[in-house]
Amino acid sequence: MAEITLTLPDGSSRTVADGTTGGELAAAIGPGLAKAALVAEVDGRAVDLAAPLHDGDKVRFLTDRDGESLEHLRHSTAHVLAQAVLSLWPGATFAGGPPIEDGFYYDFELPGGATFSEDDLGRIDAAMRRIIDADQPFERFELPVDQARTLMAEHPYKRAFMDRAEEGDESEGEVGGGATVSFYRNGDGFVDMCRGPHVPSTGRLGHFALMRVAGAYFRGSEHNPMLQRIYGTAWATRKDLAAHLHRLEEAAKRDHRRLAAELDLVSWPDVLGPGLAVWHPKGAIVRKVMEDYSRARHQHGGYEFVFSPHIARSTLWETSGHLGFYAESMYPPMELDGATYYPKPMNCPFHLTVFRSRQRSYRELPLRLFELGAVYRYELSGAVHGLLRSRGFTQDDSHIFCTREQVPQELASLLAFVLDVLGAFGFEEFQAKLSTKPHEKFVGDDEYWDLATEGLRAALEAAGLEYTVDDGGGAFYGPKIDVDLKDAIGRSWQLSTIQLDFNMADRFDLEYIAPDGTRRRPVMIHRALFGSVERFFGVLLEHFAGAFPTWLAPVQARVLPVASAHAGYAAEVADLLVSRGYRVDVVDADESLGNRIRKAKAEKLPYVLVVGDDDVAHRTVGVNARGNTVERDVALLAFADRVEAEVAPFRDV
RNA sequence: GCCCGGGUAGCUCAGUCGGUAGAGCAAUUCACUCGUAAUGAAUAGGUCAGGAGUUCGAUUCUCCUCCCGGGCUCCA
Repeated sequence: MAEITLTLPDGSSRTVADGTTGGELAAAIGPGLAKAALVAEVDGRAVDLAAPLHDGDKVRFLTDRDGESLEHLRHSTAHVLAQAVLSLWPGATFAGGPPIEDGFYYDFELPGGATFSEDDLGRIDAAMRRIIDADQPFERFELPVDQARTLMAEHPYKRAFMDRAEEGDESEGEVGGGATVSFYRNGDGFVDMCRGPHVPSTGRLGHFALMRVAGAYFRGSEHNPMLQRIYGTAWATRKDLAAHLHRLEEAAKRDHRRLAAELDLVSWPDVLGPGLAVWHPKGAIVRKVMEDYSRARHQHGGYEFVFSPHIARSTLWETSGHLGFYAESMYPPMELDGATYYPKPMNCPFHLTVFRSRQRSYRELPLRLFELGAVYRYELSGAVHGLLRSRGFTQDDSHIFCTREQVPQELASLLAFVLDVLGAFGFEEFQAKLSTKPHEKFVGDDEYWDLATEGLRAALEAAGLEYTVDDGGGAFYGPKIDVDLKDAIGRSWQLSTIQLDFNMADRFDLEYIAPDGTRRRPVMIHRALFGSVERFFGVLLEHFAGAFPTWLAPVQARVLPVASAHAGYAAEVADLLVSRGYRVDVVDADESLGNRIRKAKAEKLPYVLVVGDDDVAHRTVGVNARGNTVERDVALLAFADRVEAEVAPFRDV
């Protein structure tokens, strides 16, 4: 057998037998070059460690801290999970088991429609660790499709993956297209159909934890059978695993539902029903400040305010199309005086009726209507999630009516406006997505779609915003830009959206009189900035972990007299600050100073003002700011100016 | 809606192998009047989510319903 020379990343070269696998090489190199090497890369492409290497291959070993290598480690751990489950549940079959962010999952179907319970995770975990301790090598082999089908005779979901691959769709990742199908075998004959690659052997694994059991529809469609999914997390080292688990604990502390209770902001009384919240005074004042700021910005930005009722006759929803398409998400109707009324799931139709209330001229366009409109949607019970997904919520809803020619300019200024306001709330990192014309089922001509899509794209680029393109992901009535933000545990939530609508103006027969006297159809743009005030508040709460910036904080400063003798001066300090428009309270010396400070810190107040003898004598305050910097003898008026500087930009827009 | 898990004091939780319950914090009262993250004592607070069943007896076992959490689906 010919010998080949491989160039290693440190510049050295190594001579090995032709056909040596990456895994053998990794083992041979040992602890020196790549102590924890888990996967090799040849010519910039990840290769299977079981695949043979050939002369001239430039091999780079990725360390186990590399994301890509972690992916293989997680995928291999998923295999071990499947191996364990199939050995513990004879007759079980399996579907897909990919690596995901932070870990992996695998989908199973148990005999007789049995389900996993969380108690099963312990013995699955134990079985997995036995496989890992045995350090079984992963061996790759390939079979022609017909033999592959025979091998997977007992596993219909695997065969379904093959069907999809044979049709040329490789999106499911389990198996590549082509004449052969690849498999991995390890240990006691466990075989999984898999594209690979894997770590060399199971002994490389072990820093994992099974997290939870969930139902999951095959291929994500509710028309398919529901499989039993097990989620796990897997890392290269014990330390990384511990750090991840610690991050999860920390994230749980930022959960907006937990903070809402701890900070006395919002609650969800059972008597109201799922997905319905009440706002307590401290939550409500934050919301009011948010809404006031939003209104001020909108007024400044050329919007006109409108109001609309919470219910409307069915005729409106028939005209808008909601009853036809979305009736199951609407709250059920009320029959009254021979008419049928529905609670509104959207504000759009009302704004259309405002436009249509009289004849409109091109001189009025763009006409920007704005409303903080409460809507009700009957979300699936399993989807309700605190303030982030509720059944009653308030959209900061805007509908802009303009001419075709005005679309590009209007979109650019809209997006700039959206990003500027998001920035004011401290959001700088978000994910933007441009969704284009659906491949099937859409309304409007191509010229319209191109104009609108390019308008959106130009707006994104003018804003210097990175974005992804969801090809065909637009609504049937027009393309859109969505802006998503992540919550404390990394789940994305859609906040802002800008949508072109080629449909609604037709349905409501909107017209304006053009300069030449003809009647023209205006273009309609839907735009929500917060998305929903409730959701935005929830994401904001998690973003700041409850420590709102001064302009938003429910209590901006608390005055603590050192002893009751200082209560008079404390009240004076508070009165002065309140008279200047700040939210300030006083807590008397019924408890020790230390305890009152501790409580104020737990409430995450921006400022705690301690006043004692010295302060009474010199009209000063002791300032304990968030972060625990303590300054003594600050002149009262100087402190007031400091607050003013923080708050003014959000009041005087 | 579907799969898994949960619901004990305002909050965080313990407990009862079936004999109607406890802690810490919070609340209330009293005392303490204190210079930067827990002063002390006392008091009050629970249909053990709701309903049905089994039982002499159910918070505990069984079933149903409601609600909450994590996923899946959905999100106009």
